[in-house]
Amino acid sequence: MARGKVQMRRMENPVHRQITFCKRRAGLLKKAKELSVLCDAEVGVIIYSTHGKLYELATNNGNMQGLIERYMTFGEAQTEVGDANLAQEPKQEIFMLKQEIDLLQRSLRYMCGEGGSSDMTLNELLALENFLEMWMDSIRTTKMKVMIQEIQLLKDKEIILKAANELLQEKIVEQKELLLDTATLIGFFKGTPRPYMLTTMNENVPI
Amino acid sequence: MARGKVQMRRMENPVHRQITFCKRRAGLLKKAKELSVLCDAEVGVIIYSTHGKLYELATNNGNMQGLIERYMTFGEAQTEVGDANLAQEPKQEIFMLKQEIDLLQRSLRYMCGEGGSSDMTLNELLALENFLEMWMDSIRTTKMKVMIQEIQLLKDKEIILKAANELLQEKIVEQKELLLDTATLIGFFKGTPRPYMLTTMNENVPI
DNA sequence: AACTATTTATAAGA
DNA sequence: TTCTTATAAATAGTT
Repeated sequence: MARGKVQMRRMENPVHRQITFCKRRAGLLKKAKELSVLCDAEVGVIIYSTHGKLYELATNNGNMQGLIERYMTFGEAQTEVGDANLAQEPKQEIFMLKQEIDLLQRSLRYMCGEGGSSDMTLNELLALENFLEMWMDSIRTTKMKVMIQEIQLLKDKEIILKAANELLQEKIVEQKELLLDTATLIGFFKGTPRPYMLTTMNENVPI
Repeated sequence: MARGKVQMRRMENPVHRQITFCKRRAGLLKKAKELSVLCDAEVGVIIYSTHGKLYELATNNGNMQGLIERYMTFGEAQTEVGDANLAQEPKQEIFMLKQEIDLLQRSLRYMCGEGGSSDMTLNELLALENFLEMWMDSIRTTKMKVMIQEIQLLKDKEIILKAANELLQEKIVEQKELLLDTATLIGFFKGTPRPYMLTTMNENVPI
């Protein structure tokens, strides 16, 4: 952009490349901030140099976490620019699972002592907190479902038992009448009815 | 950047703002791509417009997922830009509690009307969110207790109903025997036992 | 890191 | 939106 055009391909001279990286990185981050301020947008930029050094900008509060979360949650992509956009939904779950596993391993290491204090970065700790929350949520949801199921099961059981009770009572009444008839019949021959059951018949009916 | 400087603050005119957003968004994404190509860097840009529309660029293969994964795994390294980083030490609990109390007082005042909108700072709001979460926890606990109680109640009911059923069945057996005795007795005189009930007796016993 | 000659980005206007 | 254009910004090559 000055003193000579530049070809849009990887700069071969490593010194020039490094210098340009520094300059343009600063420029990009500046532009990102400006876009955010001027247009009231939320912008996140992540840059990894060739050698893996990270440079970042998140315009909300410097918390990239929130932005990433938003991105992951509401993947409602317009994707105006950018290269190929691979299928995102199925990959997301795999990614999440991998991340959880990694996080768990790190957390385990962290809790089992070993590295003493700050073995995990702030971001990792935030992610851990987030993960634990989601985990708790899922456990709670599952627990809730199980409990609701159990309650329904017990309610059903209650209904069945009540119905059974009614049936049994009907039978008792039936038998009672039959007994009464028979006793009366006997009465004709023996004059010895045994009606004592009739008075205790309804005492143990369920509530 | 032309035909007049622009102040580095949110543009008030919504039309201008929208136009500038389009232009600068394109510019930013272009710059990001250039940085990536020229300097062999990996760059990811996420932009949310005021109205929540997402625009993104990921220079590896358009897969933001991988970049985010890398970011989450090998967290912050340089963090050239970005605002405040809150203290995270597991410090004085007393201080936390005091702050919480103050927060609650402010929240209460806030909810009871009085002041208009931004009576609370962002940090206070974040802390409030945190507190609300704890609150939700206690609500969940209470809910859980209630559900456990209900389950216990239903279980008790079940036991009672089962006991009642047993009692009723015993009575039926009793009656059955009585009936049998009586029928046999009649049989002595009439030769007409009616044992059909004996076979259907146990069909409707509860589970 | 500083300095410029140029290129690039873009604000305002059409 | 898109194009045009005057001008502000960014930056490649140099010091």
